[in-house]
Amino acid sequence: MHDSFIAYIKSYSASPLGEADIELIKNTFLPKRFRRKQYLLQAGEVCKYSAFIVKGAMRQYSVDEKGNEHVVRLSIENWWAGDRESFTMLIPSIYNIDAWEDTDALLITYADFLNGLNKIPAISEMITKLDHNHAFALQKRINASISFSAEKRYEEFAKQYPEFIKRFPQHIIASYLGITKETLSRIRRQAVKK
Amino acid sequence: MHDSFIAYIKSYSASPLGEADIELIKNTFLPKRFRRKQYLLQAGEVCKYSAFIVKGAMRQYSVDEKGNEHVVRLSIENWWAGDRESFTMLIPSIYNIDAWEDTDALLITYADFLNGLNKIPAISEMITKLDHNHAFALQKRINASISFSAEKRYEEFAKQYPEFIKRFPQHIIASYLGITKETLSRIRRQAVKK
DNA sequence: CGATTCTTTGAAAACAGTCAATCTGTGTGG
DNA sequence: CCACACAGATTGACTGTTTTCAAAGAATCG
Repeated sequence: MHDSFIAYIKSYSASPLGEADIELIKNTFLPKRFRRKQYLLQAGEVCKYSAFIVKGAMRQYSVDEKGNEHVVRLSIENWWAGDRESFTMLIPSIYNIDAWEDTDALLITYADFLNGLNKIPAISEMITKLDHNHAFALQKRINASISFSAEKRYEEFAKQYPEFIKRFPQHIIASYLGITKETLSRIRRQAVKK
Repeated sequence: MHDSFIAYIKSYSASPLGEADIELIKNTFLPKRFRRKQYLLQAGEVCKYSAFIVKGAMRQYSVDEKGNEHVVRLSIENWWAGDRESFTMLIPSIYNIDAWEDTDALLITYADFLNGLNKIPAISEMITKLDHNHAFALQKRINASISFSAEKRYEEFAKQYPEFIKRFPQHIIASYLGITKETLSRIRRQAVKK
């Protein structure tokens, strides 16, 4: 279960990972299996764990006054799940995170991250890169949301994340893009015509 | 010119700042004055500098095929300006950044940041906090863009950033919110009625 | 003052959301 | 193996919102 995570760390870091480091990593990250629909986080709770997904798929979403769900993030193998603000500031989250598929994950608390893991050079190097990539991706999504049409947002998303299109149903993708499932259905019909 | 920046660093850090550190900071950050409309970055260029704004206001925007500008970020005193992806990866940017008001800024290159400044504990501590705050803010903005109405997005923005409302004209705010200036004008008229 | 920028307004067109119905595929239990 | 339930996808008719385009009215600045 930890092996794919060790490989993942190495892919993000030039620093060596010693045996002791690997032991520490294995002892600190808690393996947990989630069944479909099981929560990693429920709105109102503090996000105690950040989860590295070894296998499966999760979604993070908020729920508005009308009860509509709005998907803010999707994660599959070799991605992370967790509400970063709640996780690092220890404040209640407004988001829910649940398993869309049965999921194997590795969990870590912020305290464990700060106290032990962040002192491993390969880990802090990885985190720096992940933070950069995360910021880049969020910036791009914001730019897309204010400057692209719904149709173009879908096209770009499908091109950049084809695996997500396969793994999540259309109404989830629509929500992620900020449109209704009906609108996405019609956009796709138009696209087929061309 | 550097004094307000030193105070800013201290406000983000518990680590002490020695005389030598302050000297290094003063020698590394390049003070530069921008006239209104002057570019910090033009699309197609690499974003060579990240700018700490001592006084003034800047905006970051992309331009679409039709020539419409889409504002992705606004910055005033004690905020930063720069395209992070271009700055750290040294790749050409798709954004323009220009001074909306005459602006005094302190500029730094990514190489100078990595080589010297990041080794000052107060600086790296500050950067970590800024990165967190930046990620939180981007996440909130994405959630707002997919789950709030245009009216609510404007209200939240006005409540959270009243200074921005004062300093930037409505068509800039509208673009930032992802709506047209006409729509924002009508939203405001509705709001006055209530 | 004159020029420029910013804001507002109106009318029409384009776009997206809502609601309700139907269709499809999948999987479960009898 | 069939019947049924369930989740997902599609469609149509309607409603509501936002954009577009054009014009005119304020405000600001040199």
